[in-house]
Amino acid sequence: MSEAAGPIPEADSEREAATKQQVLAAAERLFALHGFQNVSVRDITAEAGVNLASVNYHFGSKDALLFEIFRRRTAELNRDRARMLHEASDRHAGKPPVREILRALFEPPLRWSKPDSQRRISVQFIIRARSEGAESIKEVLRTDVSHLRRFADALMAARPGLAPEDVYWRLHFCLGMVHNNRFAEFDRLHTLSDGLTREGDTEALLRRMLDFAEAGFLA
Amino acid sequence: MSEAAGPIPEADSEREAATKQQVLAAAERLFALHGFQNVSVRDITAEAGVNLASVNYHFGSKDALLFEIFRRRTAELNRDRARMLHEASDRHAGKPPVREILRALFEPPLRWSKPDSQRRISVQFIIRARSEGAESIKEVLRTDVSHLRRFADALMAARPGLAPEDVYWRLHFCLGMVHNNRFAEFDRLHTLSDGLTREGDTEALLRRMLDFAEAGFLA
DNA sequence: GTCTATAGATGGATAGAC
DNA sequence: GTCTATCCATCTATAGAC
Repeated sequence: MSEAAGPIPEADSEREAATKQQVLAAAERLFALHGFQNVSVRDITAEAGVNLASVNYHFGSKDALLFEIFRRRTAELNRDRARMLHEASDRHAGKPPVREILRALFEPPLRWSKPDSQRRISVQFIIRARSEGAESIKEVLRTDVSHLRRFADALMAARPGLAPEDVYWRLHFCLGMVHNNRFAEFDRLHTLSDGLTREGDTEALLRRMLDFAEAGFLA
Repeated sequence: MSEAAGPIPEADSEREAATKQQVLAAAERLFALHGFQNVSVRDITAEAGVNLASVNYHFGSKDALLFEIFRRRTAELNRDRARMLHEASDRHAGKPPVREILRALFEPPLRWSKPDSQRRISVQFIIRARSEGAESIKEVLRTDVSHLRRFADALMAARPGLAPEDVYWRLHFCLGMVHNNRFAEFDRLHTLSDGLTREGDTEALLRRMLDFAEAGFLA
C-alpha cells in the first residue's frame, strides 16, 4: 500500500485516501440506517460517488469492509471508555465508586449520540453490527472481552460484598441497557409515552441510566 | 382455504395442516439460529422436508411467513404477560407492587427459555425478529404498544411519586435487559466470567433481573 | 395440494481497458 | 487506481404438469 510506502503524500495517494474515506463513511451510514444485509456494494459506491470496484480493491470484500469499520469504531469506543475509567480510578485512589465506573461505560456512546455529533451514526452502526454482523464479528464479540475485564474488576472492587457471579450478571444487564438504545426503540418509546420521552436530551438520559443502574448495583 | 371451508378434517387437510406446521417450526428454528436474511426458502423447505413451493403456497412469501410466526409468538407472549399482570393485580387489590409488575414482564420469556422448554427457540426468534425483521415487523413494533400500556400504567400507579417520563425510561431499560438475553450475549458473558454464569438456571436469572430492576425503580 | 423446472431479479466479485 | 462491462452464484416467486 502507498500509505506504508513513504511519508510523502502525492496527489494520487491523497485521492486514494479520499476514496477510501468516502467509502468508509458511506458504508457506515448506510449500514447503520438500513442494516448490513439490506445494503449492497452498489448502494455504498453510489452513495460515496465512487466506482463499483473500489470496495473490493480497497477492502477485499463487503464483509471485510464491514469488519474494518467495526474494528475502528469499537477500538475508539473502548479507548474512550478505558480513558474515563482510568481517570475515575485516579480521582478515587484506585478505587472508583460504582457510579463512576458505570459512567465510564455509559457516557462515551451517549456523548457520541448527541444530535449534533458527527459520531451519532457510529453508535447505531456498532449496535447493529453487534447483532446483525457476519460470523467474523460474532467471533470477535465472543472471544475479545478484554475491555470488559477492567470494568468487571473495578465493579468487584467497588462492591466486595457481592458475589462475582452477581457482578457479571449486572454488568450484562447494564450492557443490555446500552444496546437497547437504537433508533427503532427510541421511536417505540416515543409512541408509548406519547412524545414525553426526548431522545435528544442525552444528558438527561445519562443521568437516568446511571440512577437506574447504580441502584441496581447497590441492591 | 380448507380450514375455513368445513369442520370435518379430511386426510388431505390434515396433511396440509401438517405441512404448514412443519414449515412454521423449521422457519422459526432456522431464523432464530441464523437470522432472517441468512436463511433461504430452500433451507426452510429442506429442513421441513417439504417441497420448495409450499412456502409461497401456504404463506404467500418468505416475508409473510416470518410475519406470521412473529405475530403468533408475540401474541402468545403478550397473553402470558397480560395474564400474569392481571393475576398480580387481583392479588393486590388492583395495585400490585413494582416487583410483581416486573415479574409479569420478565417471567414469561424466561419460562419459555428453560433448557427443556419447547418454546426455548421462540424467545430467540422474537428477539432476532425484533431487530433484524423486515419493515412490516418494524412498523408493528413502532405502532403497536398497547400491551406495554398496561405495564406503564401499573408502574405509574405503583410509584406515584415518579414522573411518568421516568417510568417510561425505566421501562425502556427493563426491556433492554430482556432483549439482551440472546444466545450470543450469554456466550460472551460466559467467556468474560470464565464459566461462572450459567444461562440454564433461569430461576436464578429471573431473581437477579428482578433484584436489579426493582432496585432501579425504587431509586 | 404437491412437486419440478424455470423465470426473473439481484448482488458480490473480477477481468481488462485506460 | 479507477472505471466499465460482465461473469456467476444465489435467491424468491411462479407456471404448469401430475
